[in-house]
Amino acid sequence: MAQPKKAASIWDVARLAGVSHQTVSRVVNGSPRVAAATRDKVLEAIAELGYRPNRLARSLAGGAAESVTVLTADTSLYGPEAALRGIEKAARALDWSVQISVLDPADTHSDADIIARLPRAGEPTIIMAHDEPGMRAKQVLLDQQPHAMVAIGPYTAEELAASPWLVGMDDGKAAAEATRYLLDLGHETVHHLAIPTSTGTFGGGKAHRAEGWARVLREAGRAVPEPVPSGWTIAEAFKAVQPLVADPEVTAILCGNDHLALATMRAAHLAGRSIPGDLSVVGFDNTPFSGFTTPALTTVNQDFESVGRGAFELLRHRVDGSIPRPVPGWPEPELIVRETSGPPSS
Amino acid sequence: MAQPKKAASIWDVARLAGVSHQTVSRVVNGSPRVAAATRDKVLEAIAELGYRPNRLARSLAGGAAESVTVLTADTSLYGPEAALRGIEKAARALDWSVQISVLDPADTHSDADIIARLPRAGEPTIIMAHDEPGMRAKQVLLDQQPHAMVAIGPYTAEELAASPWLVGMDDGKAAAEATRYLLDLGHETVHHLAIPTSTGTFGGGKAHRAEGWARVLREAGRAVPEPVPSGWTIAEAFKAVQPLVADPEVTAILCGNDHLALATMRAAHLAGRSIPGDLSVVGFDNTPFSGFTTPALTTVNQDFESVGRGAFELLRHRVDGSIPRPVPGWPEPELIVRETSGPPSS
DNA sequence: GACAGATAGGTGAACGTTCACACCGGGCGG
DNA sequence: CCGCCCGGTGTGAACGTTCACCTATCTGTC
Repeated sequence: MAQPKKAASIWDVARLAGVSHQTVSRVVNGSPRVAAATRDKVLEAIAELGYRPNRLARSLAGGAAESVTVLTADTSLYGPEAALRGIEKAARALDWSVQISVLDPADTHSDADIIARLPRAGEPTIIMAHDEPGMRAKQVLLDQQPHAMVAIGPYTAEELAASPWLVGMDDGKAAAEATRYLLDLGHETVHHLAIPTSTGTFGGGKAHRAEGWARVLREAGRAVPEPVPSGWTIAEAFKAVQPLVADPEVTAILCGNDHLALATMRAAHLAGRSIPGDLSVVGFDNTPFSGFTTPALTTVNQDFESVGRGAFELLRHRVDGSIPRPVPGWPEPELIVRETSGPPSS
Repeated sequence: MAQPKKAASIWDVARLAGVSHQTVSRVVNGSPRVAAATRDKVLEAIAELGYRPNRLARSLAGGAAESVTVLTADTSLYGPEAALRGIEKAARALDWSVQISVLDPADTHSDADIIARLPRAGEPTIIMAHDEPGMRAKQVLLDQQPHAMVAIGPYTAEELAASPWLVGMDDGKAAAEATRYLLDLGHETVHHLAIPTSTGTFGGGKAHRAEGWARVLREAGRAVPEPVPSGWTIAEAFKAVQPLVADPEVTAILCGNDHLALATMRAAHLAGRSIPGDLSVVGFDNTPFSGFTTPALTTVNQDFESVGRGAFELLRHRVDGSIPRPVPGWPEPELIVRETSGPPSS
């Protein structure tokens, strides 16, 4: 087995270049206070030894952090996955490193447990606060190191403005728009197949999908049917939605995300109900596959990647006060009408 | 803004417990050579101060690594994502931390660039080597620190046995099985919509999907049509597959993954060809949605999560010689016949 | 021609751990 | 009763950086 020859340190470079370790450090960090000739000598030594700064030592010594830890409960969901991608890209561009830590939804993490995930106290952290474990982690971090954390979740513009450590989109508003669209199409009411909520009970935050849906129905004076709770998986959704698709009175279903919508389409098909003839189905998120189902899914587009990027920028601002607070600038959620929605048949 | 009160260190605990810092270290690391009474005192001090070991310092000091870095090019693909989940779970169980670094497929990373991703020299690393950037990273790491890296990719049993740093499944074999199944159904030949290959040219490794497909056709003495290259996205696949679905001679298409298969189904539908009546479509990976499309997709199940777990175990073995080499024990790829495949019509 | 001020560079400590080794006391074999 | 070994503990250095502070040397000014 090849012997792992020890990596060159700042001292090795210093010796070879005939300068002090501190000068090497200055060169590496691009300090202006070093003579051109010296800089060249050092750079040459760096190249020769193949020196690479050690991130661990750098952050131990109290240098700039240049690392983020992302706490999330489920990387297989499209939203968190896309947000993570956004964070990664933004971080990469600045040469920050990204660490992820997956919270087990089954496990009940103690506060200490959550803190132990972080590589060090004060580690800049982004939390995907869309479900219970995420909310829990958010609370813990908020207590421990509010200055070095940012949470992503569904929040109204007011909530976002009030809490300087929040980033997200108003899912409730988007759901409202989708519901209104279905009512305008002539549906008597709209049913809802709901994703699990962050609080464990339906009707948590104002910006939740179920909340926006219910609000529009109430405002329009329509019946507000009991939302049908589903788990995150397609299989769970398929099971949960059975009674809904079997009921001929149900003519429109707003689904908590595109996976649930796919399950609904499948269940409807098996129940012999045609889409959009007998039943309109609307999804959420505009997951990549949604434009290619048959029929193609009407859904709400969400730019999670931009939200992730925004979260990263906000975190930088919070960790390092000298960076101006970024203005959230991602596109609003937008309804994309495709083939699964239409006027009721009768 | 709340003042980040400095975290307790091993020295603070030592002072409070009235012992040396080394004794605290021993207690924290569960060394047997410490008296019960002392241990209790230390534990108490730890609890009182809310002390948490600093991972960075630990690894800097040359302690056990307890961290893995995963290099991947695309977290949105099902395979890498599932493997990452497997790695995360396995790592979490042992209290290791996981760091991910996304290689930009567009960017041509220099060797130094790739090395710079690692938090320190010798960092244990797992590489998703299913595409070009991954292969490149694999080569670099193999040169730099073969003892602390493992690569995941499609390899035959022989290749896996020959290279002790490889983990993966024989995609070629699985593709062969799927192709044979379609031939047995009575199709004259089988076409192939191919994922990008790791080498940039089709027909790279023996274990590649396209390779297994072609082998079976040759062995059966059938025509081997030119494989149709597609990108990773559904949209690209949709475009690439147009000529194939438009051709009435084409009765069976093996797709490089389930997303490509979905695009194929959509294109076929729009071209007025019924599935499986006019055209059989088989996917790859058994992505969660595949059982819920209409018609439900016939595909090849792959247990990527187990492969990820296996990669982690192998990495531990390689980094720490005292850990026995794990025996790869994940299920073989398995064809799951659903509704998109059947005998040719005429 | 002495002096402030900038410019280039060096020195030592600190960050929070682990590692290698030295030390101390007591039980046990000779 | 001496010496040896071993369990239990302390000491100091090392890991690879950055930070705070100090010291030369050069420039230009009055």
